[in-house]
Amino acid sequence: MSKPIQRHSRQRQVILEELRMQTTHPTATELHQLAKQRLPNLSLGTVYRNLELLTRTGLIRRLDTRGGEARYDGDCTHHFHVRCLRCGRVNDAHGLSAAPVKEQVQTLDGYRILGYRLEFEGICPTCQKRPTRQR
Amino acid sequence: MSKPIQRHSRQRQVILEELRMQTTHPTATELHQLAKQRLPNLSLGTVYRNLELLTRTGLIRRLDTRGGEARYDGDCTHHFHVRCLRCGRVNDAHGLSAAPVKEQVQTLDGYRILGYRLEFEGICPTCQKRPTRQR
DNA sequence: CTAATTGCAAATGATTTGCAAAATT
DNA sequence: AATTTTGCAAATCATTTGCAATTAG
Repeated sequence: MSKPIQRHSRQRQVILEELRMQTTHPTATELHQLAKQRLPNLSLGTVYRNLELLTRTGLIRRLDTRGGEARYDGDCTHHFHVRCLRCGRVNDAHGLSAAPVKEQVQTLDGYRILGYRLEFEGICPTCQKRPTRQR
Repeated sequence: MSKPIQRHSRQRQVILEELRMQTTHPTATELHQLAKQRLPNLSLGTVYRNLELLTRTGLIRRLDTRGGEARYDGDCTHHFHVRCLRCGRVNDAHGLSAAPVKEQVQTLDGYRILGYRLEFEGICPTCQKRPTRQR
């Protein structure tokens, strides 16, 4: 189960270029529309496959935590979360203060700021013990 | 178009109680399984409807930014984002740092911390001008 | 009584996947 | 030649919605 060698494809190149041209943080569909102007028979599936690949490679960033179901918390007191990147499990992160962060944000580009989300990412104790299989 | 009066329902009560009992940040399906033990013909649809309602009311928190499509960013330099809660648009938030917060996090419950997500939420300039329709 | 809420099932929306053909190395 | 990557379509997964029946106030 070795990782496949990555080849160079025109569609991947174009998708990356188009994304880099945008400042709007486009969705897969929007990107598909854009890239299609240069590669008329580019399929949406290919866009998805490449966005996933480019994200894994670290060439681009996916803003939204996708995949799987949404999680809910019944505890509304002020606290943050740590999410395991491998198994998806979420734990509470108590005793942290983001006061310094909050202070920096009064107005942002004319936005009226209502709140913020801060979430840590890492590998949970259980997954650290498991054999590291790269996916 | 006035907001509907909220009534009290047994299923909502049970869903809320079960969520509050958990420390695992369960998903809708997990919660459905749990609550079903007390209300055998509780439907998953009702769970979704109530999670949505409870989140709007502020009684619970939804951890994941759901709805719509994922957004991507071709700019991998260190920066954060502001998301408009009304139209979903995302802008960059430069010149901010969560370093002070990160410093507090060396180990968290045994997690190996690899990074964090910080995202601000608010109303964008365009939406501020639009008439405020509550949904 | 009136309107909110439910269960059920079907619909939707986003993303993923199987497969044979095309492209890369 | 060997494998990755593609386009297409069908499949999957999470969530939403329409509707008639039930329930709360």
